[in-house]
Amino acid sequence: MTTSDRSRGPRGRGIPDATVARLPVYLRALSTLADDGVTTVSSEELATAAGVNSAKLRKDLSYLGSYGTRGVGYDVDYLVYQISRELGLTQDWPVVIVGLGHLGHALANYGGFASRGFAIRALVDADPDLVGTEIAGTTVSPLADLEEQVRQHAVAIGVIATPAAVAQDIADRLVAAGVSSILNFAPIVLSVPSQVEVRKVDMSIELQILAFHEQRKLAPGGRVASELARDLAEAIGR
Amino acid sequence: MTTSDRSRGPRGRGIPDATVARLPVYLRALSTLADDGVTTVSSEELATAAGVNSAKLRKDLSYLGSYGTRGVGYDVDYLVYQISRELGLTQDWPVVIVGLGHLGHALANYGGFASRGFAIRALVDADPDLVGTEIAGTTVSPLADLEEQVRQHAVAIGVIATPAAVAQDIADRLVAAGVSSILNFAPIVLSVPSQVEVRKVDMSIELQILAFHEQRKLAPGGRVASELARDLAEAIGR
DNA sequence: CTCACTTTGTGCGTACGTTCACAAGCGCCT
DNA sequence: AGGCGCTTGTGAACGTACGCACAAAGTGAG
Ligand SMILES: NC(=O)c1ccc[n+]([C@@H]2O[C@H](COP(=O)([O-])OP(=O)(O)OC[C@H]3O[C@@H](n4cnc5c(N)ncnc54)[C@H](O)[C@@H]3O)[C@@H](O)[C@H]2O)c1
Ligand SMILES: NC(=O)c1ccc[n+]([C@@H]2O[C@H](COP(=O)([O-])OP(=O)(O)OC[C@H]3O[C@@H](n4cnc5c(N)ncnc54)[C@H](O)[C@@H]3O)[C@@H](O)[C@H]2O)c1
Repeated sequence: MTTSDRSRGPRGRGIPDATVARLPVYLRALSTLADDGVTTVSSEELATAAGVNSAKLRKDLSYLGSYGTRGVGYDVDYLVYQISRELGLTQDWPVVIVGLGHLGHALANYGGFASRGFAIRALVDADPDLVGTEIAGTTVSPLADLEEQVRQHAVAIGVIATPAAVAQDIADRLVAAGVSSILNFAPIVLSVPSQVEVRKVDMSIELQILAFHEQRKLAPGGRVASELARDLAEAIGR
Repeated sequence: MTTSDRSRGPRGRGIPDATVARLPVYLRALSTLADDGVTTVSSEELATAAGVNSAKLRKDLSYLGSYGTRGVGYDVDYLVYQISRELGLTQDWPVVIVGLGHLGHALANYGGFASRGFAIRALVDADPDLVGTEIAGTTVSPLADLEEQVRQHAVAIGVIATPAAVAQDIADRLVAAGVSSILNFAPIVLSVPSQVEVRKVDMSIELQILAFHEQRKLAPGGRVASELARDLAEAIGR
């Protein structure tokens, strides 16, 4: 009650993390609609396109402001603009990719980033055979130039696609050079200063989560084999 | 006592999703420790390695059973086994990758899957130039053979790395052929029957989330420009 | 055996996220 | 102009998740 929160100001403090994570999904759905020539959309329609519940969608959007029209819906272009602004996509963010192996190559060649507010400005790799080659129009710089590249292009977001063994070292150097957000593809927990934001993409983890659910399905009775085994182990152990 | 569990059995109904998502992280940290020759680990140490709070770690592990020793900690090998079993990683899961462009190639060549309970058994692509070529020891099959490949290798998990435009179609075919878990890299919301589990990996979304936080940092006062603009818009609009 | 020390497993308060359900607001039709 | 139908925005109930703090349970020393 000290600050403000009593009446209705969900806007008082920041937007919930869960909402922020969904805004890009809404943005994509809206872009698709806009491409199809749709000018107005209801929360119900947009929610379906985004794969969420319509109440959740409306609450999420309400954190940004009151941008809909009751009885009508949301103006597609206007909403695209508002969400883009909230996410900081009205400007282009310079990005550096470190590590241009299989994954780094795929990322560098991917057109979906440039079209969504990101500009890959620098590529860095330790492999002498890669340094100097050009990938999707950008020349690969040597590892020694990492700091210089970051500063020169005012890079705020770094992508790590190196082997796990060197990922922490790369993260340290990126942070020291001024990068304050990192997208990490290496299967390792990075430790960085608290003001640096790290997000990880870990495909093995995703597969393992799928395996868990897959295994569950194998036991129609509700009690899966592993549970029985566990109970047995407990019965013996105690 | 056969079916009972009213007293204290957090095991009664399933493991929370948030916990399942962290188990692979613990597993990786434990594997690293095991490789280093560590035989016993405390919740505090393991939590640090996994980047979580130790109480959370203990609660997560408690859902699996009571596998620690008070005053000592957890036996590394035993815990690796228990978590693996819970995740269904004591068996190998056959996987099919559909779409072998930049990303599909990276995935097919990645050794980190095989070492974690997954076996890439089939590769499928529509491009005639790719069909018949070998990637990491597996021959690429034509799109027409998708169903046959899925059935032949008893594939339960499918990976979609095709362009977004065809992803839904591929998903439908995978499901029809018997796949019940899908890992989707295409930037689109897939619609599948409820018993099919879908997880998505979307790098653009991750970058956009980073951009959001990055933008916030630009306003040291706590109130960012977008908030001021929003308030202004509201003041005028109302 | 007892005591001091360590570490697990978990009850409980709190915070966060989701969903329902409906009043408020808007446009259109008469 | 007034009423009707539609859709938003949100209060409130519910459910899930987090993390503190501590009793329970183990180890090892004397
Ligand atoms: N390929 C995948 O599908 C996949 C899937 C999941 C996770 N990953 C992870 O992503 C990372 C990259 O995977 P990959 O398949 O591209 O590996 P890769 O071996 O093909 O590429 C690694 C690249 O990093 C470069 N590199 C090595 N040390 C470096 C350093 N100190 N500084 C800069 N660059 C350095 C290498 O020269 C190489 O080009 C790994 O951590 C891997 O575990 C990859
Ligand atoms: N490359 C990246 O870093 C990256 C990043 C984020 C998202 N993605 C997404 O991942 C997907 C693949 O990306 P990419 O860069 O590998 O694209 P890509 O164009 O290099 O590869 C697409 C592959 O799919 C194949 N294909 C096309 N239609 C098919 C069909 N009907 N059935 C089977 N195969 C078919 C093509 O022959 C090609 O080999 C895309 O949806 C992309 O948006 C890629």
